[in-house]
Order: sequence, then structure tokens, then C-alpha cells
Amino acid sequence: MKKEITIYDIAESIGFSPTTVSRALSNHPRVKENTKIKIFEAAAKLGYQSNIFASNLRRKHTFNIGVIVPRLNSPFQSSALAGMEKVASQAGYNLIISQSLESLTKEIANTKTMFNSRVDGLLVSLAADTEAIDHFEPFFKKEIPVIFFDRVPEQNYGMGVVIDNEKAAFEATAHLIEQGCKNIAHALGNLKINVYADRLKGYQRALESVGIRHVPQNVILTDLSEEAGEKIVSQLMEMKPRPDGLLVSNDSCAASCLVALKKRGIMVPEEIALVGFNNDVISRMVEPNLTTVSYPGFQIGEVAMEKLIQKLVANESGIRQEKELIILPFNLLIRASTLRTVSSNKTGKL
Amino acid sequence: MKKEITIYDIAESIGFSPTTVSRALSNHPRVKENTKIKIFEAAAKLGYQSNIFASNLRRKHTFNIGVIVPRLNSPFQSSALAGMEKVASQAGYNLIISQSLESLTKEIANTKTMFNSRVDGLLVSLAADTEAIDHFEPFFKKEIPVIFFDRVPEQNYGMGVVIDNEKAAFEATAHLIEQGCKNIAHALGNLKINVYADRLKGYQRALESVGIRHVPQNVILTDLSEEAGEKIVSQLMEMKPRPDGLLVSNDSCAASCLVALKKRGIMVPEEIALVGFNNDVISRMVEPNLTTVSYPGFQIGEVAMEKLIQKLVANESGIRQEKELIILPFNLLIRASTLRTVSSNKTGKL
DNA sequence: AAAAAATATGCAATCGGTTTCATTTTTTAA
DNA sequence: TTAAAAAATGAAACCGATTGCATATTTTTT
Repeated sequence: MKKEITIYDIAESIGFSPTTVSRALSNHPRVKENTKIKIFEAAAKLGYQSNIFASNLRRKHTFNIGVIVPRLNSPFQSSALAGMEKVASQAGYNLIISQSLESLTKEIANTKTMFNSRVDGLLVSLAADTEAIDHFEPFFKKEIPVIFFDRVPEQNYGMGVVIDNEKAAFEATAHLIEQGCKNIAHALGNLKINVYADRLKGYQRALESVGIRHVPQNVILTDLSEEAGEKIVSQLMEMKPRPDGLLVSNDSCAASCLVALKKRGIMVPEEIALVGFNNDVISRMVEPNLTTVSYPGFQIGEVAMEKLIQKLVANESGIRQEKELIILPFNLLIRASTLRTVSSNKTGKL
Repeated sequence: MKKEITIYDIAESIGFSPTTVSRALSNHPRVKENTKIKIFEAAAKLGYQSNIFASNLRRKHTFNIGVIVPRLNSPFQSSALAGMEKVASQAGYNLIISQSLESLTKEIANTKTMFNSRVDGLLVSLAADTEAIDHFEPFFKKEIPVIFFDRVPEQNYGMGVVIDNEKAAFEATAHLIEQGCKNIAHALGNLKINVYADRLKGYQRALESVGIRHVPQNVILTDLSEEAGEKIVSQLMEMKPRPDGLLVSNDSCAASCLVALKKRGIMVPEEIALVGFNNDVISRMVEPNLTTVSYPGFQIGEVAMEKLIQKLVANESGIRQEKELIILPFNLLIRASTLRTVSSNKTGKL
């Protein structure tokens, strides 16, 4: 390894002290303008590169922000990450990203690594089997801000960024009812996750609001994978009476349901109307296009990161911030997969 | 901020020197087994957390690996990242991830940040408008390993992990020809990128190999976005003679072409046969299913990370490694979007 | 021109783990 | 029992930037 250039080398080369060099490089006001210029020139000439470790060691922060997501390769998560990266890099922060693969064990390991790496803050979307959030205690204790996004803990926690999943599912279900569905099934993921638990509530509330009795077998628990579509549909086929509406908790799974339905010659939306979640590209490509809840992944990422950086700045200046749950707007996008006859639409609009 | 526990505190609490504590904690063989036990116990009791900065400062590495991708939210890139994360976390490395958003300027900025953050190594998939790779010079000079994946520089460079894009496009085009296409168009991205330049070569070579003259207007340059499908197809419609085969350089764009074609009542594959790239979920959901080149994103990520870590270990022990270009296998997946009549399939298989 | 105030710079300690080299203790060999 | 070798431990320097406090220099005020 080559000799590293340090502020001591710069100092020596132009006859100033390391102190002044350090101050000049960080643009401290107590250094004469002219001196600064000299120092910057010398630094450039020598090819100086600041040693972050030394700086971090002294200043006790890293400008690194940790992000833990269930899976990196999901359209929603990667959009959220993209939003985070954008905001973070503008503010001069790096992102350290890891995935839990939906496993609590790995989430705990990741949390530890993040803690040991001394990230300045943490953004987390919880794994499927996470119930308690004890593993974040070290962060809470040291007052390192943690913000949850999308998948947030049930318990009382610091801060979160989500959408109103209950309302979203309510509206989606209400829309199906409006389109004349009488017997609506709902495929969703692990109910330990707030996202799915809330959607279930919304779905049930919508049914109750028009006096439809809620049938437990209509709620289908699945992993929402691509392969799950086939399973869900084959389950549907055996139900009596067969459901005439299906609300699936993500688009790629909804799309695979659609494929499975078409394979069986079942007409969508006429025989079964179908709603997805997320407004992934896929929802606009399949035929019929999927009605879906547009889920602002990029924006959730942006907002979560903005809030986190706000907290960091606030902590810096000793301001204590309130707990807060930020609820971003969603949007029910109505497309062909649910649009039956115009007459069944009470408002007459659309 | 609370008082941090240091090795000095541990040392004092049990009457050993910081030296021994340090050695014990890193499991140095020169410390008595019994002493180690005592030290570990004391560390646990005091709630000791190693200070990575101090350690890094002294040892001169971070266990952080930088990754620069064009976009975080692309199915291919996020799969590659998932593969990288898996390998890295197993080996005890963190990932610092940033996106260039296809801009050279941002790529340069990211490269600088990565350098300043002192990542131990770098994995890069180049931005669309990157031609020279001077901005990686600081890494080369300091012998910090850089491995390019998927989108690699044209010039001579250290190490890369790719697929044989020329061959893939050749096979895809040959397949279209085999299905009876006489006039094949090819929609691709920025030709500065090796991926697309190579595919163009393969496409042309396939045409030449059966004596079809290559028509420049059949090559359509696009950003391969979802919206591009509509444009590509409207361009196709105005060509005379109208192409009967279309090779699109990614699946989501191919899917949007399919939608645009169907909207115009054009039969796929009968009137226009369609091939995509990547084997994204979407290729299995649209109707007809897309013939596509399966592109092992996850594996590319894994291999790239494995190679990088190998290099790090090799560097550590002073072994110099050769430049190397690793070419991973792809797979042409033939599906309904190109399957015309059985008779046109010479082999009769499939 | 002297005193006071403002500005500029430097000394030396500090952050906390690692490592070289020396010293002490224990074990083995003679 | 003593010398030699091996094992265990420690003192202190080191990595390189930051910063509280002190000092030196310049500018302003009287």
C-alpha cells in the first residue's frame, strides 16, 4: 500500500500546523481566506484524501444510513430504495443496505451488523415473522433514530411511514361490491404483518358495511409469490359458491391469478373480478389490465429518508422530536379487470 | 450520549491490559484460554461494543463494499443486488449502494463518495452515457479491486462478469428466422453500452448468416421504458414492408410492445413474432407469454461478489490476480410469442 | 501610541482499537 | 537444579482528524 497523504504532510509542506490545515479543509471561519487557498492548493497537489475513519472516530458519526428490507428484488422495495437513495445522496449520506429475506433471524443479524457499523440512523421494513422488536433496543437506547416504513410493528414505536392499508382494502372491496360482486375472496400474506392485517380489516369492514356476512374460507393466506396464483385459483375453484370477486395483495400474484383463471376459461371480470395491489408495471400489461391500489413506493422511500435526516439534524441540535406515523395517500386505479357493466356502477360515472 | 464502554474499561475492570483485552476479543492465539473467557464475560457484562472506526483507522479497511448501479428499481439490477447481498453478508461484508440514474455525472460523484468512504472494493454496472472510465483511476491506483458486471467498459479493464450478449441476440434472432420471420426489427438501448452494442452485432450476424440483408431502419434506438413500447410499435407500423419479427432488449418494454400491437389488432406471433430479454416475471404473465433470454441477474450478482471477495483475500496475502472476464450462461426460453406453426420448426422438437 | 478587541494560528490531548517490541511467567529440556 | 524455549502479558507508539485552550498577530478604538 502506498503512503497515505495526511493533514500532517500538508501542514509540513507549507509550514502551517495540522490544526490549521484541518480547519481550513473543513472551511472553518477562523482561518484566513488566503491561508485556506494555500492549503487547498497544497492538498490538491499532494493528492490528499481525508481519512474518514479518523474523522468518524473523533466526531462519532458515519454519514451512513442503514436500510433493512425483506427483499431487495421486489418492485415495491426497490422503488422505495430508489427514493431513499435519491434523498440520502443529496444530503450527503450513504446507504448501507441489507435484506432479511423475511426471516427474523436474519433481520436480527442485520440489525446487529448495522449497529456495529455505527450507522447514524436506520430505516426498516419488517420481515414476515417479526413480532417483537426487541432487537432494535440498542438503537433506541442510544437514541439512534429508527424509522419503519410500510411494514411497521404493531406495538408502540418511534416513527413510521405507511399508507392506510385498511382504507385501501376497504375501497378496493367496496369497488368490487359496487361492480356487483356478492362473494369476494381475499388473498393476502402473513397476518403478523400490519400491512396484511390492516387490509383484512378493511376488507371485512367493507363487507359488513353492506351487510355481507364474512366467510372465513374466503380469506386465503399465501406467500403472494408468482407460483401462489395457481394455488389460490385452484382453491377458489373448489369453493361453493365460487367467489365472484378476488382481492389479491400484490400485483405480480394477482397477475398470476389472472393467468390461472384464464387457463381455466374463467372470464375476468365477468365471472370473477380481480383487484391487485401496488400498481406494478405488470398490472398495466396483462389483459385485462388490473385494477390496483397504487402504492407509492418511491415516495414512501423519499419521505422516510427525509424524516430520518430531519431527526438526525434535530438530534444534533438537541431537539427532541415526537413520535409520528406518517400516512401517505394511495389511489385506487380502476381498470378492466373489475369493470363489469356500466349499469352496475351506481354513480354512472367512470 | 451515554459513556461508551471501551477496551480500557474492560481492562480496568478485571486487571488486564488493554492489549490483552484487544487480543482476547479478536481471539488471538497468544492469550490464555482462561483469560479469554474472563475477558469475554466482562465485555458482555459491561455491554461492550467495539468501535469500528478505531479499528478501521488502524487496520485500514472497512468491510464495506460499494455497489453502483444505473437504477435500483429495475428487476435485473435488484436481482443482482440481492445476489450480491447474500454473498457479501455471508462473508461479513456490508453493501453500500448507490445509483447513477444512467448519468455519467452522477456516476462520477458516486465513485468519489465510494472512494472517500474507503470501500474495500467496488462493483459497478455502468451508466448509459459512460464511455471513459477515468473516474475509477483512484481505485486502480490504490489497487482497490473494481469489478464490472453486466454493463462493462469497452476498453481494457480489470475484471468483469457478463453474459455473452452477442450470442444471446444471435440465438434469439436465429430462432425468429427459424419461425419464418423474414424481416426482423430490433429495439435496443444506448449503443454506447456493451450490452446493446453486442446484441446488435449478434442480431446482424444472425441475419447475415442466412443471407438476409440488414436494413438500418429496422434497428430502433429507444430508452426501453414502459412508454417506449407504444413508440416502437407506431414506428413499426409505418415501415414498408412491415417487420414480421421484433427483438426487444428487455421484457417490460417487450410487454408494452405487445400491448401496443394487440391494441392495433396485430396478431402475435402470427403477424409479428416477439422476443424479449431478461425473463422477468412479466414475460410469463402477458398473453401470449414472451419468448425471452433468461438473464441470470441473481447469479451475476453472486459471482461478481464472490470474485471481488476472492480478490480482497488475495490482495491481503499479496497475491496478484489476473484480469478476467467471466461469461455466464444464458438461456433462450421459447414461448408462445414466437411459436408459429409446428411445421416451421425444422427440428420438429420443442 | 497604547490599550482593547478581533482575528489567526498552534499545542497537545483526544477518539479507541491494534501492533511492535520488550518483559514476565510458565513449561520443557538438559 | 538450571538453562533454554515457549507462552502470556504489557507499555507505549500508532492510525489521522478534531478541538479546547492558549498564544500570537492584526485591527480597531481611544
